[in-house]
Amino acid sequence: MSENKYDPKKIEPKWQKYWEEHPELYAAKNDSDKPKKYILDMFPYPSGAGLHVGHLKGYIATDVYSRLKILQGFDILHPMGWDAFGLPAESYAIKNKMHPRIAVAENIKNFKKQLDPVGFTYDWSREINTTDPEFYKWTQWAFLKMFENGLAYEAEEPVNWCPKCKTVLANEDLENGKCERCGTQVIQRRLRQWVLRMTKYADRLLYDLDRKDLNWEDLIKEQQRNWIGRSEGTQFKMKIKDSEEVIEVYTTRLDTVFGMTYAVAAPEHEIIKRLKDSIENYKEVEEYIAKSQQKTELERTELQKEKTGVELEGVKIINPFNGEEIPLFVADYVLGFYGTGAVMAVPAHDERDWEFAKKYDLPIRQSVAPLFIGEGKNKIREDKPNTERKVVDVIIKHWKEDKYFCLDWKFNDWKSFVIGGIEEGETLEKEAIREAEEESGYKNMKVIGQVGGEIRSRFFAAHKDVNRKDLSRKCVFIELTGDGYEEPQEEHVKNHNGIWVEKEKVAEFLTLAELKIFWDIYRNGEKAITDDGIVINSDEYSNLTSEEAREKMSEWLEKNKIGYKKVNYKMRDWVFSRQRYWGEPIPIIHCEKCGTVGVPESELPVKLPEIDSYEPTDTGESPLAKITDWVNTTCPKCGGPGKRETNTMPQWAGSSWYFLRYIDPQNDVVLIDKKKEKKWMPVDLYVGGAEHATRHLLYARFWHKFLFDINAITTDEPFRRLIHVGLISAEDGRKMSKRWGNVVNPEEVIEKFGADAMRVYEMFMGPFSQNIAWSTNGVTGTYRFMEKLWKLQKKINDDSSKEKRLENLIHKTIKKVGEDIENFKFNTAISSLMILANAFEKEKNIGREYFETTLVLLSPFAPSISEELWNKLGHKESIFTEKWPEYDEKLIKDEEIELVIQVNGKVRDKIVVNADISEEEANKMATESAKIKTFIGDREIKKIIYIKGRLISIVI
RNA sequence: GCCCAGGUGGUGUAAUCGGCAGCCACGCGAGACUUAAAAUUUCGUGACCGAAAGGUCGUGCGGGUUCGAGUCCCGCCCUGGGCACCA
Repeated sequence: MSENKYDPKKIEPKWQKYWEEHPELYAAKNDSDKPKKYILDMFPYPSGAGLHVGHLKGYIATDVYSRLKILQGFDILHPMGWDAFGLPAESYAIKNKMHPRIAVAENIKNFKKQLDPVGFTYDWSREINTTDPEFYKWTQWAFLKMFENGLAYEAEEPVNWCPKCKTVLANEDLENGKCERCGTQVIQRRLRQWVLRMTKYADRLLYDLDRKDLNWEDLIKEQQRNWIGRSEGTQFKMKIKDSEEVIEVYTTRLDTVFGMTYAVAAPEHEIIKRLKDSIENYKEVEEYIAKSQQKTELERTELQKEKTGVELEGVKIINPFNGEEIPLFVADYVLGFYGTGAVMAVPAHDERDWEFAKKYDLPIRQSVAPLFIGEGKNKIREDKPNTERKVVDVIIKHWKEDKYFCLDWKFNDWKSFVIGGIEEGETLEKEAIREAEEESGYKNMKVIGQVGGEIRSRFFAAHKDVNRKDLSRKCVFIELTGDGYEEPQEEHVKNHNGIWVEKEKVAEFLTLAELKIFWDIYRNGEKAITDDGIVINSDEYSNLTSEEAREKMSEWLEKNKIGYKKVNYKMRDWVFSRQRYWGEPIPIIHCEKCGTVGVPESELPVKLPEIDSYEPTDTGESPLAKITDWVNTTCPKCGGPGKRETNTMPQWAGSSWYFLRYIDPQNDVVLIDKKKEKKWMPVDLYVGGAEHATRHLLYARFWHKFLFDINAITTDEPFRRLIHVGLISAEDGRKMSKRWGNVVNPEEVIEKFGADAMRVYEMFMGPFSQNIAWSTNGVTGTYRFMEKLWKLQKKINDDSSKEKRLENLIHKTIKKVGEDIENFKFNTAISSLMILANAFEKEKNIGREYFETTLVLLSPFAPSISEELWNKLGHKESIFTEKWPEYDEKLIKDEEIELVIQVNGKVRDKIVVNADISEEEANKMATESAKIKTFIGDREIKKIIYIKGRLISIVI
């Protein structure tokens, strides 16, 4: 065997050419009975900037996985394509004064040039491009089907308009109210739009996330759940005094309805106009509305400063539960598009209402008391009687120092303020003073005021041998005005000791959570209580839990036909039209006689017309509108004149279903042949960036479920397993960007270190899903690893006998690499291969068989060097025709193990023993160790803990 | 503010079930080779004390459970990501 230097530049192009000429190694086979794996990358948008090393990380991972699956005997589908419609392509084309189609073609060519030298297994015979009419024909077809099924509709509503991109944007396209692409503040414009009724699928999109066969990271699932934002609540009507009008509100906290002290309507709420005649300050109200509509999204949300609003004077709302008359406000902290656009305001239990009520000095009324349930010794006991009781907790401040009088209880672990029972007919203040004097012995007390509202406690009171269910407690703050003192009577102090505690130590001292709350209110002021608890001050609903009260109250509303339970979502329907040229034309014809008519299927695709100027307009009209030849057509229904829809689809249309087309890319009869779909779907592994968690992945699931519903496909969830790729930042820690001049291009890395070293480095740099900075030194390390492997070939010796140690290590490595790739723990897989190589390096001779196994284990990560060395060992066939090795469980087990001996939890000695040593034997050896003996001395051994195969812990 | 993820040497990181913290690399230091440098190679490399043997401390901070905690529980601090007036 020749011993030339490792030269990736020589071997890598050679093997890439070989793979290109032997597509049978990796190309997807439709007719085979082998098990399949559909391994998918999020396809790129071919930008003019090209790829940097960060873009490749996900592609390398799927390639490693695909190569493993090939070796394990699977048929794989691992395709690649281009998501080429949309704003960036169009902007790039405008800037470079070329047609977007040409720009896209050039960029794709460049991308392929960058991808080729990395050595991927892509099946290019299935390449797709979303801007290809043969592809977007089926995007349009799906839209038509949605239109026919009432899922695509026209709406004229205020929508997000980006003044710079000159188009409408979906909610999903915003970042803090700004256009995610150009950072421009969007404005609200009322425009006719096509919208997809995605909310109809909200529940399915939510609940199918919990399906057991959906192996997605929790991170992504959680983001989708939050985005969908399902909430269960109640919608009910309230009468308006001296009027026929009613106002309808939505709430998830009906249990707090007795705490409602006013109501609020959003500025755009129609009731305001309807009540015009009864509103005494209508002019003021109108001005407020006008002002709030001028506010940009920035002022409304980002600054989120003070709440503002105006009372509708002369209007009174009637709370149906207690007949109370309350004022109505218009305020822009209530959103017009969510729920009913109006809310009941309960300042005591809602932070926003609290803030508003404080500002406008509106009453705040508590109707739910937080509930604290005792644990441990304080836990309710079934065998003891339940008693109710009212108490006052008294915060007593020292007359001179900044100290507070507290109690340390003898019966249990309580540390508290003075706590006293309230007798019927007594006032809170009087009781507070009486109890405080009796239990502390101090005189000269002055009540400053009540602290907070009511709290409930449920616990077992050991000193009285009864359950408190529930105890109602309030808190009073008292200051001593002098040092007058008289020894308290025994009966009042027998259960506890009184202590003066410094102000800063009080929070730490208290053991009862409810008293910590009072203390927090005393120090930091009162806030809204937003947790569930026990309903109070609410007539017949008092003393129910929040949950029970919500149930009973909505029953009552339903019985009286003024309300019902309702589910709402944060997610809104998908605004689906863009006023730009470079997108799929929406296949609709507008006819004066027949209205909105779908283009017949036989006329699909509706091709984008060739035009000279595709620059966007300010008017909200698509540039297509100017192409009268194209716009004017005949109505397919009546044959009369019709006009084509000139809006185009958003960038996310094609990517919502592209993965289906790879399976059947040439089919011109149906979107996908179901037989082929059954063979390949669902996608077994989908890898891409987390930035698509709520947009692409939600759209794709929605689109897929729709295609399933119309029986176009047989699966209703597209992606079985989803893994997100962590970003690679530049060496300086910043994002890789032309602007910072810190972009690392794959060409440069390959030129210097070769593709194998780059691939191995990207997989080795850290946990796959974690964001990590690029390190050129790191690539040096993996390059040295390649060199090390290359040099090892000198040591291959056909005659060398099987080394026991190596055999054990090889089998451990087989197990580890296979399992780690399966779990996307590439970094530790490579680490174990390095350990193996280091072990080989110490050997004089390496058995040929061992080395061959190692090459197969390495080949998914570093395919070129593996093929080359494999070939040099005399193999005529590609290494990827090999079988992935199997490990032998018996050979993994060590014969001898090292047992750790601990004394009182500290490692004191280690012994090497036979792996199947018995507990008695091990313990004996441990206690007889000379070292251990010196640590034990003449102390008594209390306990010996033996953990098989690991350690012996001696307690003395 | 809410939700999620994370915090381990100089750096990237590793550590089934609670069981020897720091695997594998990078970097750094010293030596070998060399006229010299690079490359290569050998050894060392968490901190502190010690000549060494060895010992003490150590996984963001403070408590707790346990024979034993990076890992579990409670309370905080910090970083990254997502959502953000959704009633």
